Amino acid sequence: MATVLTPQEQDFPRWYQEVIAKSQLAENGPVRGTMVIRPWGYAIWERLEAAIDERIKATGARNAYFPLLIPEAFLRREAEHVEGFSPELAVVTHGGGKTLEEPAVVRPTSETIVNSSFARWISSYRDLPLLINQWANVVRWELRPRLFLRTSEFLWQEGHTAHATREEAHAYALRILDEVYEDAMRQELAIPVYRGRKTEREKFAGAEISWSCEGVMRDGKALQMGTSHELGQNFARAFGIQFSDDEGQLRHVWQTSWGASTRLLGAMIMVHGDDHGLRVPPRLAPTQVIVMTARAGEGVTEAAKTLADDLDRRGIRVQLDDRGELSLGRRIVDHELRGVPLRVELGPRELASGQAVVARRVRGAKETIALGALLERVPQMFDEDQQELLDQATALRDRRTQRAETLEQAKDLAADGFVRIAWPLCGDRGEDQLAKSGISVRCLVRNDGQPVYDADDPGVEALLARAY
RNA sequence: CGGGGAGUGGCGCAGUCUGGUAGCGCACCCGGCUGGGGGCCGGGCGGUCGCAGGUUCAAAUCCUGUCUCCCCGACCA
Repeated sequence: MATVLTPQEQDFPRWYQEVIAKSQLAENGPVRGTMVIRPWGYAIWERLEAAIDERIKATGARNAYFPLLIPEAFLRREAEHVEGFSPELAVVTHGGGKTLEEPAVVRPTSETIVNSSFARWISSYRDLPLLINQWANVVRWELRPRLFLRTSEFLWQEGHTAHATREEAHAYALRILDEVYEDAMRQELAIPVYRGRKTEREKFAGAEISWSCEGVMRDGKALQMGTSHELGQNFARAFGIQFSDDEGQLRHVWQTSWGASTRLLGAMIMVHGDDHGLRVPPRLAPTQVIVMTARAGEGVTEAAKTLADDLDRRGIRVQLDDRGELSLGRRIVDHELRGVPLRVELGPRELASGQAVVARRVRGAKETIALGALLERVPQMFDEDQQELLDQATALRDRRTQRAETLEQAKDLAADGFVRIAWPLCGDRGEDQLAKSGISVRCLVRNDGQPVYDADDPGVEALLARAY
């Protein structure tokens, strides 16, 4: 078969756009930088969203919803925060046919509006910890948008919490990073990530410490896939969030905030996509099995229906494709492009032999399986292929991660992917220098796997890469 | 804002240098054949060539102005 899509590295952005368009995941919106997520893309997101939501709730957090519009003055209360976001704010100046007395900004993130509520909700140590999450869209006027990866409006979950102590806030921020983000990315998206600490230069505007999960894309570039911030008492002071502790002392709360977005779908495309389009991990696939008829008649359609029903009864997400008006080749390509994990082909030959051809999208291979064994075999194949995707992505990450002994060497190696280098060999000055070549410090890690508390500690390494 | 490039049917493009009936592929519609990996044949719908002005018998093409979009960088989940 002719190759339709070639993820050659120089063509990677183009390939990426094409996969999204051809698999009907999403398209550009009418306002520059906005995005329409089409049903197939959204169905994948819904499953990922549910997986993340479940993990968030397991930490004790509850969902709530806050306003889209924020008084401009709220943003100004935290100096570093407003400085970080000002350039990318969308501002509403008119309402009800009149000029507004005070402009409202469309939320770029909700720390300020959430904390204005927190200030009223919290008065005692008995109100803590307060763990809130919201699923919402936010707007940041991006200069260089790209579908899923960086759009001016995006859909995400943002968590906001308040704690009695710095230690508790710290532990919670890391818990989110590990038990929610890293776990969902590994188990559901089948993408292994580096977890680490952001440098001062890269951290969230308004945070004391930012932690992140960094993914390695097929072309070696980095994608920040989730972040968790320790806000210290910055917002607590700005919004007057105080509580009486168990000794009657009035104290400011310690806070965290954390988020992950539909950008994760971009990661799925850029990590798992291949020559033939998308490969969706079985756990996330809206349709896990497509049952296809080859040549109608002779009881083929009936047999295909029966098989689809049997799979459905086993809780497998299955669809029947018995469209007679399209050629078989066309139909196959459709499902391949969309990344449906398994394709069962059923025709007169199969019926006669009591076997079915099963094509596995992840492996790009076909197998012949006895019809009687199919119901048992399909769930096993899901597990195998989910694991296979993770294995491939892990191999990709490791292959794309090199070690450098000097900053010069690091600069060269970063053309191909991630580079580990001892932090003292880089440092703030090295970071500034690398930035001129389009290379950034994605995060700081320790060679013993522990979180980085002090960048100057021995054994701290920087992970460098070009980033999306 | 700096550096490149492009505006021509729904989408992707050729035609511009050298002015002379606006074309091709895909998609769509009709008819027929055909399903085991983007199938074939025939017919058809659809475009004031980004906009404004100029030169000319004649402008997609030449000249002037203008607008928009895209790519590389800066900003960034």
